[in-house]
Formats: sequence, C-alpha cells, structure tokens
Amino acid sequence: MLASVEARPSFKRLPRAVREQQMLDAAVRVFSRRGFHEASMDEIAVEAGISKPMVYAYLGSKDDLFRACVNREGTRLLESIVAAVGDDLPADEQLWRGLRGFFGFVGAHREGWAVLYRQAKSRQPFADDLASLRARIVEVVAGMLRKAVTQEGKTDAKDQDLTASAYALVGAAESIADWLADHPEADPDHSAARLMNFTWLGARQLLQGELWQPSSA
Amino acid sequence: MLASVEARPSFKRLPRAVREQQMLDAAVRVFSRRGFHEASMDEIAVEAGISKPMVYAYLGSKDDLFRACVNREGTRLLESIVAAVGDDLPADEQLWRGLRGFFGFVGAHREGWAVLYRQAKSRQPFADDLASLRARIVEVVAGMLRKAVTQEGKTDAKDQDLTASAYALVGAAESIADWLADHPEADPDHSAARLMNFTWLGARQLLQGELWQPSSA
DNA sequence: GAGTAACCTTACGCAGGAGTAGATATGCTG
DNA sequence: CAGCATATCTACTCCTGCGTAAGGTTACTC
Repeated sequence: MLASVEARPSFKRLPRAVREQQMLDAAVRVFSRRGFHEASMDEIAVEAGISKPMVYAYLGSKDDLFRACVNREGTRLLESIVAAVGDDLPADEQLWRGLRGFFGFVGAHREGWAVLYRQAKSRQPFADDLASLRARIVEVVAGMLRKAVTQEGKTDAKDQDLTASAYALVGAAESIADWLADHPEADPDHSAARLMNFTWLGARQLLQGELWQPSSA
Repeated sequence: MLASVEARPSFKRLPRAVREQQMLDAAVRVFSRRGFHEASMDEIAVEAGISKPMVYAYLGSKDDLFRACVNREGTRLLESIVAAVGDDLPADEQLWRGLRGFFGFVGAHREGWAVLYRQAKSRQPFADDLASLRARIVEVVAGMLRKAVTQEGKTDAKDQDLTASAYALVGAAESIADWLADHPEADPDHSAARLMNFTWLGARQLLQGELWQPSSA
C-alpha cells in the first residue's frame, strides 16, 4: 500500500524558480564528478535536497536536465568572454582580455567547465549544442583577427586561414583550461599569460627569448 | 530449456589472435559512433560477427575491452609521432614532421581518434590512461623545444614555460584534429601546414602576412 | 577415425536506474 | 478558517544491458 509509513512533514516549500536553480546547481556538480551516464537522477535529487519526482516535474527527463545544464553554463561562458573583449582596442589587448575572461570563468566554474567540455563533447545530441557554442566563440576570435588584419593593411588574408588560426587558438585555450580545471591552486591569469605568449609570439620568437608584456599591469 | 532450437552450424573457426583483432576493430567502431556507455556488448559482438560470450572469453569485461582499445590506438598514435619526428633536425623541421605524423594518423584512424579523445577523456578510470599517453606526447614536444632553446644559446628558459607551450601546442593540435576527424574530405597535410604557421610564427607574425614554408616539399 | 582441446552458441539471471502512480503536506485566497 | 492549487513525498514498474551457465561443433593429433 502506498504511503503506509506516514510521511514526515519536514520539508520547506519554495517557489519554482528557486528550486530549479538548486536542481541545476546540483546537477552540474553531479554530472561533473560522475559523467553523464554514471550520474543517477536519484543522486542528483539527493544532492539538491529534494525528491526525484520533483526533478522530473520541473526539468523533465535526464536528457532535458543535462541540456539545461549545458545551456546555462555555455551562456555564462560566452558572456564572460564577450564582456571581457572590448571594442576598438589593439588586437593584442583584445586577445589578452579575452583570454583572461575565459580562464577566469573556468577557474571560477570548474564544474561547469567539466560538464561542458568533458561530458557534452562525447554525447551525440549534446555535442551539437556544444559545437554551436564553440562555433560562436571561434567566430568571435576570428572576427577579432580579421579586424586586426584589416587594420594592418593586408586585405588579402584568406578567411579559411583566419578560421583555422581561431580554431587552433581556441583549442590551445581549451587544453590549458582542462589543466586548470584539475589544478585548483593554479592562477587563471597566469595561464592566460602563458598562452598569450605562445599564441601571440609563436614558438620561434619564444625560443629566441622574446616575451610579450601587457601594457596595463 | 537450453539449446532447444538446434544450433545452426554455419560458423567459421578462427585462431584466437585473429578474432581478437576483429573484436578490437569492431569495438573501436562501435565505441566511436555510440560512446562508451551507449555502446552495448551485444552490438559489438554483432559488429564483430561473433557472439557475446566470445568477447568475454577473449577480452574480458566491458571495461577491459575499452581499455584494450584505448591502449592499442594510443600506442599506434604515439608511434606515428615518434617515428615522424627524426633526431638531429632543426626545430621547425621536427615540428613540421611531428605535426604531419600526428594528423596523418588521425586522418587514417578517425574512429580510433574518437575513442581516444572523445570517449576516454570523459570516463574516469580511462581518463588516467589517456592522461599518461598525453603526458608522453607533451614530453616529446617539450623535449624538442628544450633542445631548440639550448641550440639557440638561451640556457635560462624555465622548464614550466616550456611545458606550458608544449601543452598549448598539443591542445591546438587536438582541436584541429577533432575538426579533421569530422571532415573526411579534408587533407591532413593541409591541417598540419595551417597549424605549423600558427604555432611557429604566432598570431603577430601571421597578421603581418608572414608565412612559414617547408624546406622540403 | 576416436579423443580432445579450443571454438562458439543460445538462453538465461540479475542489478541498476529511468520514469510514474498515487497519496500527503502547505500556504495563499476569499 | 474552508477550499484549492501547488509543492512534495514514498513506493513502486519496467526496461536495458552486463555478465554467465550449460551445452553443441570443428578440426587438429596420433
């Protein structure tokens, strides 16, 4: 028989919007440490301090829930970058700010990063969501490079080459970000500086002992 | 009751070593297109043209099987790179050859790449295996850079900075490799050349219209 | 050409976990 | 303070898929 044990009435009622955020926070943590499939809806419910049917009532199926996580974290990440990269600044300054914004986000949201780039990348339906986010980031970077090229007077730069460079840059950043996510003691700005040197000067200059310096401390 | 339907005796017996390779080939394909957890042992068995208990008899549990895939593909990848990077060549030539070796492997083993870097990366126990492979690749690259620095006369290069550069380079390569894996029509050497330019010259030189050229076609 | 070891199969046991049915508590509204 | 919508719970069902038991088949060996 149902509810044979009389229910303990010790729960607090909260408005839907609040509970939803709690659930998303819990889901991001659990997905991050377990991976998508290894994470169980039961564990997420416990982590959120709520019972399982609530999760289904508010956020839908496991897939829906995961997608909601990816969207939330992805939006936050993109906003961090776009906010950091100002308009009308020299290319190196823009790059530097963009990198700081990016690594700053990763440093502050390690779990979100793990969900986005370690989990979403390997599950087909979500990989597409992630790919479109990534594409937008690449486009931001490529746009930056294109503007810099134009200012430099070279109008014949092939778009494909710009895109490839943007791809490489984003990939390098992700690689360092992965490392950063696993090293809580590391300083995001330090990572940004290292990548700035590598990416702006290139291996050749770097090997000759050159160093890039931010104009503002 | 067991074997109530009399078994159809239409199967071919093959030596263990051959079957094992068939199973690994099948497993790599299935893991690659489904992902680790979504791949079922039944599907792998069907793909290999064999029945499930054989897989268990030869390769062990699902985890064991996956680990075997990761090890095989990882070893092949590492060997491709090490074989390509010769000894005693100028740094840019070594880098160029290494990149060609790397992208050549990815182009020829797209499924293996997917298993290694999309699946293994997100499953804890295997992530460690992958991390150690990756660490060896980074070490190869860092060693190359270190030697180049020494030849250049600068003996004060910090080891951490070298490693960070190697990390960035490997990450950039992985990013382009991911793209390559999804674009069967793309030419691996072309990807290698693009990355060579970005990585060797750096964004600054690139924006000024400089280009790196291989000494040998 | 019988014996045997290595292959190979079908048909199940069983656990974990997604998703649901049905009952109960809470607090706002008139 | 009675009524009702909403929030919340416990206790299931059922499916998927790993791993295995028990039993046939093939081909090598003497």
